[in-house]
Amino acid sequence: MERSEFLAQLPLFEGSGPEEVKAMLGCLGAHERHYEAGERIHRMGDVIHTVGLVLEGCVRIESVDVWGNVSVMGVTGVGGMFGEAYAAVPGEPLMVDVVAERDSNVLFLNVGKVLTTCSHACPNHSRTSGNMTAIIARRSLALSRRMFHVAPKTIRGKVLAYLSDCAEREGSREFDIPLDRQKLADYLGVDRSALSAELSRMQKAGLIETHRSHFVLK
Amino acid sequence: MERSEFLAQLPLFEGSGPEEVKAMLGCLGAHERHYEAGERIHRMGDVIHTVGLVLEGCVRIESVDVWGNVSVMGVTGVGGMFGEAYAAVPGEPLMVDVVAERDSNVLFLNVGKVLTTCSHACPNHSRTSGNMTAIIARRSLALSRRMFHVAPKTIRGKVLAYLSDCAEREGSREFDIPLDRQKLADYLGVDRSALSAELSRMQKAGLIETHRSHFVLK
DNA sequence: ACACTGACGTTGCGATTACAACAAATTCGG
DNA sequence: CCGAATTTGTTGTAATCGCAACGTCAGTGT
Repeated sequence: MERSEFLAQLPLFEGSGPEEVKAMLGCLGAHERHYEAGERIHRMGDVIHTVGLVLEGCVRIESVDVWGNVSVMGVTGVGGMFGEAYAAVPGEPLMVDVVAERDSNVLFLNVGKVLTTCSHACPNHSRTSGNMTAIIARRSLALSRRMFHVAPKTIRGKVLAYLSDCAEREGSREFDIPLDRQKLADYLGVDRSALSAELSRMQKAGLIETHRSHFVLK
Repeated sequence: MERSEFLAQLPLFEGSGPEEVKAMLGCLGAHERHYEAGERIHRMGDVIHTVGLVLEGCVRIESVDVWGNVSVMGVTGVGGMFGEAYAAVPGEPLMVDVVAERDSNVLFLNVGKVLTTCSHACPNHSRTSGNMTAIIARRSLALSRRMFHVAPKTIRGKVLAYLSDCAEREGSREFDIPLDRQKLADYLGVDRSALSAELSRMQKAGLIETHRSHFVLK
């Protein structure tokens, strides 16, 4: 597929066609780079001014604490973005490392140039700038939502916070969730087997029905 | 103080002088409104297109779950903003209620107009747009940071995650934190007395020294 | 000096959880 | 259809936490 066609279908360029994207790229300070698997893309403490778009491969965002313990905070695949929040806050140093999980190609865009509509009548530059802000805002909302799901002190509380939010979002008491048991346990910050056990108890208590990823609230 | 002088010193208008702010307000769709204490400003499910700036008083962001339990998710005082993330994501319904905690005056700005540089050569409009995005990004980073602090499963783990981040940020193993015990417990999502007890044990174990809000890491 | 108030530390107990080890169910490739 | 690998459910135990109750200490106003 043509490069600009691929880009045009990403959320960042929503509302723009391939031709318009191609015309914008120069304005946005775009440059591409290849990384070998395991290579470090950004280092903790770095100050960055670019957002990364994964064209091929896969990058991992990880955090290393003072004692050297590594914890994976996220993985971004083809079409995904990373670094957007840091790049949008001038002078904010990275709290994480970004590493290529596999051989990868990354397209970097200068966030300052994305957010500042250029003097040339750049087609749809303004819309792209709004998309960038919307993406950052969406991540902020996703984090608030998770804080809310994680806030209760018992596993049952967390599960109910999460499931009732799903139900509300779905508009129905019956729905599927996009997470398997292990992913749900990680999302809620609890032990997997303890989660399974609690779901089982909740089912016996008549609060929910569940099989695998399918849920019904009572 | 002059209205535009007050606004000019807020983060949103950083880099602009009072005169420039005054010139921009029309462009941003600004309108002011008064709320009585207890009056609801935004309702859960609403779709908003404006950000609120608290001119006087104080507003409370609260969440009501399916069973009617209310939990306060934040309070915003004079000079603070609310609703910016929701307003920046077109069509995203509010997951929270916003209520005036005291008699309050709120200035609403149309976020679409803030983010879209207008055709008039509006002085510093572009910078204000960047400030808005930076504010949203900063909140996103603050939430990531908190997720990271809350992730460990023991109180000791949470405390160490928080304190070592403080130390790194401060550039020293000795520092003061801006939270009292109750606030810190709420931030980390644990019981206050359990937090006090754990801090006491950590001190006995020689991991830290602490008195009130002052800490030294070993 | 006195009582009052709010923040903080301490302790004990019951409830909840993490963890490990294992069993059952499901998926997938041959 | 079978067996391996993955996912999910079950159970027991030790560790941790929430919670309530109480004690201590510093600041404040009278």
